[in-house]
Amino acid sequence: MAARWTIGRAAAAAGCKVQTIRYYEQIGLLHRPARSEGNQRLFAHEDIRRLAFIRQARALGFPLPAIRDLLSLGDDPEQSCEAVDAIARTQLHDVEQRIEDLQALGRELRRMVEQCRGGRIADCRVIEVLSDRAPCEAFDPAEAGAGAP
Amino acid sequence: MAARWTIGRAAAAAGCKVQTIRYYEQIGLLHRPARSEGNQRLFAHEDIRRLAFIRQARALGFPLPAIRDLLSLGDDPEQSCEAVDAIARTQLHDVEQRIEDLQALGRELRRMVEQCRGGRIADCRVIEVLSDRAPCEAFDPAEAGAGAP
DNA sequence: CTAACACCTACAGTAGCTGTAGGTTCAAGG
DNA sequence: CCTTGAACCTACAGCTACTGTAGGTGTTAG
Repeated sequence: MAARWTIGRAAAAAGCKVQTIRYYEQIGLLHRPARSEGNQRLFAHEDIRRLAFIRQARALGFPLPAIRDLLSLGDDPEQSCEAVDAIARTQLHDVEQRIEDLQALGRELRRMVEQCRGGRIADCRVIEVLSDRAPCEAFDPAEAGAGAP
Repeated sequence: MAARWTIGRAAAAAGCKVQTIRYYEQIGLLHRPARSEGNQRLFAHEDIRRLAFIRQARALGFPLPAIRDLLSLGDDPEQSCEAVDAIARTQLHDVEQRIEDLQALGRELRRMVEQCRGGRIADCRVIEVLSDRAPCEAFDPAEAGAGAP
């Protein structure tokens, strides 16, 4: 007991890079661990658990500020978990929004790609779609920004 | 004809910030435009069309290096559009992959959120899931990285 | 002619790491 | 005991694609 982990072992266990751990420490997500006589970090179980929590949350896409909040909420086990729930729901909502955006994007791309008949670039639908709606034919620089609301 | 656009009007037409245009010029996506006597940029229709192309491609999620390639391919209209098609398919594939990843993530998050019964944090499923699989109970720092393959 | 606004350059900051340079510490083998 | 090589240390630059800021100049409407 009171086993101590070097940063390399901690990184291996958490599935991240050594630098990532130092980064988390630097931004205050991880507490400063004890040091050996030779100034090397020695992590306790508690630190490793905290690191694992962060990595798990990152794997679920939580941004670091949200993780910071989750950690400090987790430090107070008697509190209501309402705030925790709110953070998780926000994250879920965010992910769902991103999925929708990407799906719309994917539909556009698929439509574009499927129209390619493999000819010359001059006839390429992909280039055509991307060149579409060039605004310089739509309105004149002289009047732009002036008249229309 | 030979109308010239100031950077502000160009940005308004392309739906981006003035700085974004200067950035595209800086990294060589846009050619250096003509300048007024007072050293202000004056964009020609061709520049505006190029900018619109870039913005359209960005809206479809193409990364800037891919857009760079598309632009140089577009400059050679007699070439086969195979390379263009490949870039677009890569982008589509990328988007589909990201959707899948996010969907897996969303399922995890939904499962987690739905299990919340709204009690104390000590019993919170969200915190529990995130705290799961703490690796310090799974293996000992003393033997980690040494023995197992 | 002047006030307001658009423009100029140059640089710092965003998220979340990752890589590098240049140096120290540690564990194992001879 | 000494050496070798891996792992560690700090400090800082770089990645994407912009965005914001400071401090100064040009343009234009009234």
